[in-house]
Amino acid sequence: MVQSKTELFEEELKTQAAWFKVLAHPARLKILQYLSEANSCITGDLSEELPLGRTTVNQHIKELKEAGLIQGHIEGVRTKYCLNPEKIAEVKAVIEEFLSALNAGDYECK
Amino acid sequence: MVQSKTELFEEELKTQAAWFKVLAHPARLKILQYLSEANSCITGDLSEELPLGRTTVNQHIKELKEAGLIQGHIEGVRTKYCLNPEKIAEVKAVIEEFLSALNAGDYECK
DNA sequence: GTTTTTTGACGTATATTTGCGTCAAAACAA
DNA sequence: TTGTTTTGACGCAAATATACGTCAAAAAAC
Repeated sequence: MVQSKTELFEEELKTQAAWFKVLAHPARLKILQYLSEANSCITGDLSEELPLGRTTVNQHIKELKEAGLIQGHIEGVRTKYCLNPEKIAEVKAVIEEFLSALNAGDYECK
Repeated sequence: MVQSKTELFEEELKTQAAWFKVLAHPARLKILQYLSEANSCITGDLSEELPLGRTTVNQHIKELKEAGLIQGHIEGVRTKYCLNPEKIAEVKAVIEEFLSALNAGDYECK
């Protein structure tokens, strides 16, 4: 009886919430930040950059990949990770849209 | 052995991730949206607006309250819910900051 | 060929979140 | 006083997320 009920909400809300969820863990933010700061594709063990084991970091990378935010290109034994500019733009747009609709300034709350 | 390791990350990342997490459920987005659209304080059963039971909705309201995004003023038997403009502004600022730092446009990814 | 390096897939244990039922307190009406 | 309405607190069960160990596949080094 504790079935997920998120599917009962409007599509837009679900999409927005899903994006927020992808970003709701410091490890994933860190990975995105790192790739962004590197300003290029990265080869090698991302897990050395964060306080987590390799497997766990891979798990987070996988989530980011599934969300489309990063891409991985196999390069021999290694994999090159890159941000996906289109999806980054998309996530920015979706979140901006939600935030700009949030208006809390025009009434007295007492 | 599966202790939370989020505390091992930098403060800023933790703060950002925590805000994303608050917004990572459609019910909470809906509540915020509803209060925002009403453009005033709301009395009465919010749960009629969403496809969840009263207790569950209260749970989400509680989380939003603990995050500071909404305030509740007791008004006799009822409670008036309002957005908290300062916190809304804060969350917007924190998220904007993260997003604007995310730069994926300047390199070739092949 | 064999070995090494790197990564993903899989399984597992614990932690946290989600959803709700039940109960109790508070304010009001009768 | 005795109900009635509204809400928060508490606790439970199921679902999901976190963190990681182990193993296997693929490419390169030997």
